[in-house]
Amino acid sequence: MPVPDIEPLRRRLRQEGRRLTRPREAVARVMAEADSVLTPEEVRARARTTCPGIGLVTVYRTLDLLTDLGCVRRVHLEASCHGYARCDLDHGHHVVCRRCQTVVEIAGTEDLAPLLRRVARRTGFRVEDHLLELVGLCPACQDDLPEEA
Amino acid sequence: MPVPDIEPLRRRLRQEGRRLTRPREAVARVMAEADSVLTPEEVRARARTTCPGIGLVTVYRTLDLLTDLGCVRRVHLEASCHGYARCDLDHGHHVVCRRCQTVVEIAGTEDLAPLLRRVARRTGFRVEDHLLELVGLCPACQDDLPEEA
DNA sequence: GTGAATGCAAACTATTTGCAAAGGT
DNA sequence: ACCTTTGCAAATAGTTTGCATTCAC
Repeated sequence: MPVPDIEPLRRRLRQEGRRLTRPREAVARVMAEADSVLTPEEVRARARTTCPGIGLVTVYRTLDLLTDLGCVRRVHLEASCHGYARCDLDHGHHVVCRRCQTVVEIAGTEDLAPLLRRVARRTGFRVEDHLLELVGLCPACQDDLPEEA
Repeated sequence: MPVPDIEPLRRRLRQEGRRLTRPREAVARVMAEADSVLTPEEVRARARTTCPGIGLVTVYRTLDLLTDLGCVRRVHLEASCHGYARCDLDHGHHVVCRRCQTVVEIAGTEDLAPLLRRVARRTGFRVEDHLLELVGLCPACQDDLPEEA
């Protein structure tokens, strides 16, 4: 659990005349320390240890803000699309544990480039963006379930 | 726009003691003929030409049913996760036009296999499933917007 | 005729908006 | 002091559930 350095965030906000407030710092820390996918409600629960009165609306707004700044990304899964995860890489994707929600980011753009080109050629589409999420079992959860499908 | 053959659907339902009703047939036709991603509300609007009184709840239930049967899939995009598209292939993915929602299905599992293996090796995850959606501009929309980003 | 499926209304969950009050700079 | 941001309440959007009625078989 790395101790997040919030100074870069403060600077980026200041550049745009925006502010680093207590609630924002709380959410930023929660996300920076999160090693799993969190829903807005879960983010709020964790943020309350640092900023007791934080409201859910502020969590939503701050997650949007952090998403714009590129340090957080919404995780889309078949089961639910309500999770957010930290993202450190530029074009990274996520592998999510279906059991404990642990998330690991993986670099990925180069791997997909040939596929994207092939699709563009075959369909005539100009492929501009993609969404890739991987789901499975993290090492710890594999050990916990020696049997099971 | 292919004329869908609903007999296979009727047979599959009958095998399980289930029924091919007017609303189900209407939704199945709409989806089979759809060349774009449709929200449940849009599906209902189209289905009403065949089945005027169809309710939104039935559309939801039927989309779930068709998803189970593997002929429809939910499409997840950054912008919205509320769309459904026909799917003909077994492990196909979708390319969606960000402007007109036109959707084309692409075969894809083999392309991803090496990437999935690499992720499994690097992260220790047992990778069980994945979600891949491509977004871009379809040929028609490229022509309509000779300029624009 | 029987039981599966429908459609409405209502419940529920997730998210957004309006606005007065609070707080960073 | 100024102006952004907050938090509440209420509005909105998407989806699910309960239940009497309808309809495919």
